[in-house]
Amino acid sequence: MRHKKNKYVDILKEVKLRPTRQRVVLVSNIFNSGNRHINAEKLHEEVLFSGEKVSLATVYNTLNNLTNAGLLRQVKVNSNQNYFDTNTSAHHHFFDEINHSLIDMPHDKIKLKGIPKPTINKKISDVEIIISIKNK
Amino acid sequence: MRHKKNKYVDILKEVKLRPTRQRVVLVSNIFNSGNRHINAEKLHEEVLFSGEKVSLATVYNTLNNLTNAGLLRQVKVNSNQNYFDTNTSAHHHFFDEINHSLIDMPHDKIKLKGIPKPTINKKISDVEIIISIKNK
DNA sequence: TTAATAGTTTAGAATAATTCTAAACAATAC
DNA sequence: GTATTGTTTAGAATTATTCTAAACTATTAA
Repeated sequence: MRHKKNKYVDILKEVKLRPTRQRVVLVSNIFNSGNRHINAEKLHEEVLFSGEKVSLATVYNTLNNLTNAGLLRQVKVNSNQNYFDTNTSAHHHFFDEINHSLIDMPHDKIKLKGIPKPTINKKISDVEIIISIKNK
Repeated sequence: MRHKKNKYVDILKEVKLRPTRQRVVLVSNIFNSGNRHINAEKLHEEVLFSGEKVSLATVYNTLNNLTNAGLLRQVKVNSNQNYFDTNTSAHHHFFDEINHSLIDMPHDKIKLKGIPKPTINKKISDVEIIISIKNK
């Protein structure tokens, strides 16, 4: 039988995660529509809606797996839910406080100068600029 | 009987919160030792330790009251607990990912340029720069 | 001062996001 | 194919936080 090439299987293999049915379903859902900011609950709904059966625990596991593998990035905002961003390159966010949505901010336009050095035994692991917006 | 002047009672009155025993205890705890970053659980422990009886729900209520009144500011970092900052003036933070502590960053040294304008019907409500640090 | 009222506190229940557990299951290596 | 090892799952557990409604307390008006 002919093998169908699956881009998402390859993505998982690359980061040494077994391409199980559930992961392939989730990864294809996450990555097949450009850059997204998504949370576990929403992703779970989407996948169920598309007819696939995956438990919420697996959604959480997979989002964490993908984050650890560097395929996703967590964005912490003033919301009780965690957001995951498919765009892992350096950039910042607008956070819309009204409808709880994240919007990418072009990174190259923003100049951040004068960040003090952390103490000798520490190093910077992440720089986040989050600009919250609300209705006028 | 002579009235003892109480700075913390005045603070509460100023923002139109009734100076109840619990609030006075909490406010004095929060504000009597320079700038602090604190969370509900920790504050509750401190107060109990000092011999005062206040419920955790009241700690939460009071922290929220004070935040709404503009005496505290919430700082959202990549931690599951919420932090409240007694320094409400414009400034940013180092977030130590190892011991989950916040360190103020002097605001005047940092230059942030090129923030894009939000869409026409939105306005910026907050700008947060959070620099996460971890051990080398 | 006191009585009425309006706001506050509290314990405990409720909620919500997330993680844990351990048994069933599935992918991979041999 | 079979053994091994990793993964999924339902449901329980955990954690932070908010809610509820009854008891209580500060303030107001008399």
